[in-house]
Amino acid sequence: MAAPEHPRMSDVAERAGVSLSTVSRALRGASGVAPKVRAEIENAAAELGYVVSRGASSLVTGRTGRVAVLVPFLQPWFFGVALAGMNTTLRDAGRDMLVYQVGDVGELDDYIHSLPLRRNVDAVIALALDLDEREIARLDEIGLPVVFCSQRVKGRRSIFIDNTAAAAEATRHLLNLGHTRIAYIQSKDQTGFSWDSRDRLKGYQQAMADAGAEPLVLTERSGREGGARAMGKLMSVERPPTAVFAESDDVASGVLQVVRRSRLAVPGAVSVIGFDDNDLAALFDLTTVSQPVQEMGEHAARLAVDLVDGGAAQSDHHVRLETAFVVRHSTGPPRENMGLHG
Amino acid sequence: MAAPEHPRMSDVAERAGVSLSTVSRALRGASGVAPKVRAEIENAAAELGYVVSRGASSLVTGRTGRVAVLVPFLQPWFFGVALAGMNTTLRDAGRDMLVYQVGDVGELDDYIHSLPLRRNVDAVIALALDLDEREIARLDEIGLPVVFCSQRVKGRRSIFIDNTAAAAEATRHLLNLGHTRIAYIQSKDQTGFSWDSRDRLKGYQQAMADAGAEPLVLTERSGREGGARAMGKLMSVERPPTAVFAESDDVASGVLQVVRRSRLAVPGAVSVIGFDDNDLAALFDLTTVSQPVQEMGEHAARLAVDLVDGGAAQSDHHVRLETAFVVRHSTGPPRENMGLHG
DNA sequence: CCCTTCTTTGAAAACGTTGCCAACCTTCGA
DNA sequence: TCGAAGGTTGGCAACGTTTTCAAAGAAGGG
Repeated sequence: MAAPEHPRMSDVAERAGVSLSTVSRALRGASGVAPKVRAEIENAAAELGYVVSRGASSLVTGRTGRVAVLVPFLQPWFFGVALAGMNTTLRDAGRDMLVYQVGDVGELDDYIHSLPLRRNVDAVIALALDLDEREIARLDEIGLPVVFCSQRVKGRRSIFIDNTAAAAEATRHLLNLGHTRIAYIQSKDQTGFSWDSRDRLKGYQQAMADAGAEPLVLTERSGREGGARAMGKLMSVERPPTAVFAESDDVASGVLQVVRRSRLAVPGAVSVIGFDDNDLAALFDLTTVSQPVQEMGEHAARLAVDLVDGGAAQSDHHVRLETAFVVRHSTGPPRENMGLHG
Repeated sequence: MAAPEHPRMSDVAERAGVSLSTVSRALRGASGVAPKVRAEIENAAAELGYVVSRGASSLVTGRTGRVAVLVPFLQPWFFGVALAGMNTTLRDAGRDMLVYQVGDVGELDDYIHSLPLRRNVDAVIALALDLDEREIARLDEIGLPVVFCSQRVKGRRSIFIDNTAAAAEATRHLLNLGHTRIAYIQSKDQTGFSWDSRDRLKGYQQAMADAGAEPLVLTERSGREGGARAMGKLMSVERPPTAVFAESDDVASGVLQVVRRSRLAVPGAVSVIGFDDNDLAALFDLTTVSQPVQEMGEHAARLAVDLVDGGAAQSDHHVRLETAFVVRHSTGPPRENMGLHG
C-alpha cells in the first residue's frame, strides 16, 4: 500500500481558491470570514476528507485537545461507568480521552516522575485514586490542571459524594427497623483504607452513637471474598448481629453468598445493606446507597474542560453530588427473639 | 499561576553544552552519540524535567505514538478486562491509549465520517464491534491500520476465539451428563445478532445434531433481563428442558435468578451453563466457558504496535486464542424422571 | 466625491521537533 | 608523514498549523 497521504490545509486552500490563513480561520470557526467563503472552504475540506493535524496546531496553540484519566483499575463496574460518563462529555467538547491505568501508588509515582503526560495532554482527571497529601503534591509536579473524581481534596477541584451522611442514613434505616446489633464491614486494600472507606465508617459510627447502639466493625480485604470472610466470622460470634452493613455492594455480595450457603433467610435472619448500587445490587435485591457514578464522570470531565478553556476563574471547584438510598428487599425488621439462630 | 513553561529541547542542549541535533539523537536512543555525552544529556534532561513534545515530533516523523480503541460500551466486565490488557501492553510499548465509545453503528459511522482519528493516532483497535462487511469497509476509509479484537474478520488482522468449538464442547458436556432436552438462549441486540452469538449457536446446533438431540433455541434481549425472560418461558413449555445453555454469563445470571425464585435446585432440577467466565460466574458457581479476555486485549495491542513499527510484513495476522471449559457446580446429571417438576 | 472606519484577506514568522548533509576529530594503515 | 575511514557533532530545512500585522476593499458620513 502507498503511504496514506493525508491532505494538508494548503490543499484545501488551493481548492477553495483562498489563502492558508483564511482556511485556518474558517475551519476553526473564528470570526472574520465572509459567510460565502466560509461555506466554500467547508465544502472543499469535506470533499478532500481533510482533518486538521492536532499535533501541528497544538504546537502553536499549546493546547492538545486531550484529557488524561488516571485510574487504579479498569475492570470494576465503578470505573467503567465513570469512564463512560467522562467519555460522553469529552467527546461533546471535542476532546479526546486518554486512559492510563496506574495500579499502585508506586506505579503512579513512576508515572508522574517520567511525566509522559506533561505537554501531551491539557488536563488530568484522577479517578478514585485515593491519594494522600504527599501524593497529591507529587501530582502537581506534572504542571497541569488536575481534577479529582470521587475523592474530596481540600483546595482542589473535586467531585465527590457525602459518604458519611449516606452511610449514616443507611445505618439509621436499620436502626429504625428495630435493629440494634448492626455490624459494619470495612475494606482494606494492600495500601490501606480509602477515603471513601473512612468516611463511610464514620457515618456508621455516628449513627450508632446517636442511637446509643454498640458498634461492631470488622475489617477484611475488599471485594466479594472479604465480605465472605467477614460474614463467616460474624456467624460465629456470641450474639450475632441481626443486620450487616457492607462498605460496598461487592462486599455485600460476599456476605449474601455465605448467608445463602447457610440457608439463612434474608432479611428474615439477617438484613444486609451495601453501597454503590452497582449491577449486582438489583440482581440480589439488595438495599443499598446509590451513587451517581456516571454523573460524577460527566462533571469531572466538564470541570476539566472548563478549566482548560476558561483559564483560571472557575466558580464551582467543588461539586458534591447527591446519593440516593435505595430500599429493596434485603432489609426488614429483625425477627423477635433470635439472631442468626432462627 | 504563571503559564506552565515547559522546558524545550534547546534548553537541554544549552545545559548539556551540545547542539540540538545531538540532544534529539541522544534522547531518542538513536545510535551515533558518544556514551559520555549521552549520559550528560540525559542528566540535563532529567534535571530540567524535560519531556519531548509528541506533537512536535509527530509533525516530522508522522507517528503520533497513540493507539485508539473503539468500544461499543465501557461498563460491562468484558470491556474493562480487555482494555486493561491493551493498556498494559501499550504502556510497555510507550504508546498512549485513546478510548472512544461508539454506542451504535450510526454513531460509528458519524465518527468515521468526521474522521477525528485520522492523523491523530497511528492505529485503531476495534473491540467487539461486530461489524459487517460494509461497515468494515467504512472503517478502512479512515486510512489507518485496524486490528479487530474479539471479532474474526477474514483478511484482516484479528484476535478471536473459536466460539463454535467452545459452544459445542459445552453442549457435549451436558449431553455426556445424560441430558437430552437442552435449551439454548441466544441474545439479540437492537442491531441484531453478534458474530459471537451466531458462532456459539452454531456450535450448540452441531453438537446437538451429532448426538441426535432436538435443539431448542430461544431468542431474547441480551443481559440478565433477557435470561430471566427466556427462563420464564422455558418453565412453562410442555416438557421443560433439564439443562439450559446461555449465550453469556450475564444471561445465565438471569436464568439462575428465575430458577432460584422458583425454588428449583441447581443442578438438581436444571443444569445451567454460561459463557465468558466473568466475575459473576464464580459467584454463582456457574459452569462456563472461560475466554482469555485480557490476553485478547494484550495480543490486539501488540499486533497494533507491530503493525505501526514493522511496516507491512507481519506473520501472524490472525490470532486464535484458546478457551477453557470450566466445570463448577451448576451442572450435573438430570434427575431421573422429572423436568422442572421436581 | 473624498476621507474615515470596518470587514475581509494574504504574507510571513513562529511553535518544537527530526533527518539530511557536511564538517570535524580520531585512529589506523601504508 | 600522510591519506582514508569511521565515528561524532552541528547547521539547516522541513513538518502543518496558528497568529500577528499590514494591505486591500466595502461601506458610510460629511
